[in-house]
This record gives sequence, C-alpha cells and structure tokens, in this order.
Amino acid sequence: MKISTKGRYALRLMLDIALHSSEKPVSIKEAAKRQGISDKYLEQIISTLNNAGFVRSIRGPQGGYLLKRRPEEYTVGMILRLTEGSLAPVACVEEDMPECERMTSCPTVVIWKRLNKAINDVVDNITLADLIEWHYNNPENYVI
Amino acid sequence: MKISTKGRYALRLMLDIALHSSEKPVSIKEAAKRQGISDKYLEQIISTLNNAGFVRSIRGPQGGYLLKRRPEEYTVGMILRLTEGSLAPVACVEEDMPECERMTSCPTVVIWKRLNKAINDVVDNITLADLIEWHYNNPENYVI
DNA sequence: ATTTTTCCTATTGAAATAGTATGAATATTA
DNA sequence: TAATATTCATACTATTTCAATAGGAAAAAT
Repeated sequence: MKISTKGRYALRLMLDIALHSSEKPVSIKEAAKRQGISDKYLEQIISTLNNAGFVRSIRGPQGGYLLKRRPEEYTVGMILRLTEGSLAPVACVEEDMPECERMTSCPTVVIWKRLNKAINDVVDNITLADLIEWHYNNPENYVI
Repeated sequence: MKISTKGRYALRLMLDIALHSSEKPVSIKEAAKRQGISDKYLEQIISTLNNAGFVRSIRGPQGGYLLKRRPEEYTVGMILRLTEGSLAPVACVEEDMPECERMTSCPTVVIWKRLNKAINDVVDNITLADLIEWHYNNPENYVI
C-alpha cells in the first residue's frame, strides 16, 4: 500500500515546474538538482507527463518544460494515476473492471469500495494550485 | 497502492473462522477449500495471525483454529496492518518514523497525511462483526 | 500405531521497483 | 557551421517484493 517514487517524484516535478517556469522553461537537469533526484530517472518520468500532454517541451539549449495548463487544472489524482496506474486498493474495484463473479456475495468488497472512495476523495480534491498556495503560506519557505 | 493477497486472504480467513467455528475449530484445509486459496499459503498466513494471538490453535485430528476474541474486537485495520505491515501511503507519515529533515517545508507531505488519515478512518472503523452482519443481510448468501 | 492436524523453515519463479546507460534528434548560439 | 545543451527513446540491471510450493517435524486424537 505504498505510493512509489514514480508518483511522488512526478508530483514534486510538476510542482517544481509550476514554481520555477515563470521566466523560462525548467530543464530536467535543473529540477533534478533542486529536488535531489537522479536526472536520468526524472527524464523517464517527465516523458510520461509529456506524452500525456501535462507539460510542453522545448528542445535545445535554454529548453525545458512548461505546464500545459494552469496549476488549478491538475489534481493530485490525475498525476498519481498517470504515473502510478490505478489507485484502487484492489483490482476488483477498478474502473471498467469486469465484475468478479462473486462480487454480489463478497464479504470484503465493501471495504475496498469504501477505501477506494476515501482515497479518491483525497487525491481528486487537491490541486497543484493548492500545493503552491500551501507552499507560499509556509514561513519555512522564505528562510532562504 | 495495492493490498496484497496476504492481507486480503487474512481477512477472508478470519471471517471464515468467525462464520464456521461455532461448533468446532476450523482447519486450514477446510477454510482453504471454501475460500479457494492454496492451503500451504494459508498456513503461512494463519501462522502470522496465530503468533499475534488473533486466533487460538488446536492441534491434531479435529483440530483447527478459533478466534481468540469476539468479532467486534477485530478491526479490518488490525488484520491488515498485521499481515501487510503499515498502511501509510509513504514511509514519512508512518508511526514512530524519525521525521524527515525537510518535513516542515515539504510541499507534498500534506497529501500523504490526509491520505493516511482517510485510509485509517476506513479500516479502523469496520470490524469483523460488521462484515458478518453485512454478510447475513445479503440475500445472496441464503441461496445455497 | 496411524492419521490428521498444526508448526517451522527453506526455496522458487515472476514481477515490480528504482534506477543506469547509451546514444540519437533537435535547437540555440558563438 | 560547429559546438553545446537540451529533449527523446530504448535497453539494461540489481534488488526487493509477491505469491506461492515444498518438505518434513511435532502434537494430539482415535
């Protein structure tokens, strides 16, 4: 029941781009350094974000990445699902899952349905804009 | 972000014992057959439950397992945490975790805290007794 | 004594995780 | 136009986790 580095790094990367792309695109090298993450690994992650159209890429020197949309248009859920895959705690409550034949009599499915809803309610109601706002409201982040 | 078979099987096993031990202990062979799970694998799982004192074992022919306490005394969370380990979505929000040094300025920790709370709120508020009750309230389970 | 059960530990194959590595393609700028 | 900085694409690898299997010892009932 863990969120892997892929999802966590993707979130930090999106946030890093949001916070640092006001003047110029954010290169992976730059973001990797700031975040303390391997740049080769981040390259793989940005590729997923890029292919999904979450960011726009600019090649060559001075190139890098920009968000395609405004921060309020990305939920944590969108980013995690893209990079992690489904967040459902068990396969049988995933979207477009052919119902398991003992679904109606399964004594535990109610747990998974509730858990699934609880997880979705959290991740689908926090946006990148929220994270940015909280970041700026935290005095720690001015002590630089 | 998946619950593994260990946790899911442990839950089904506890429920199976709860439902079938009124007259005699439930043997692993029996439970494995009913649940359609490998009995050797279930043996490993029951051993965890037994070592934790969740069940009482009786050896020899006509032996098997009984719940140590009443169904209302076991939450889903107790069973899942025992068999799966911590349910925290990331390590840094686990109990007795030495705080990560950038905790106070971490822009994503708020997500993990909320997610953790949402997960705990679900699993710590469903007991085996609830599962049993729902089971009996489901007409499907009488069509046998 | 035989059988049925739990108990204990080791092994295994497959998949997922968390990266590294290599190099091509593209664009900037000197 | 050459050098450089970047993205883009793909392959590889080491480690760990997952989901069992396997084999046999110990205990208790008949």
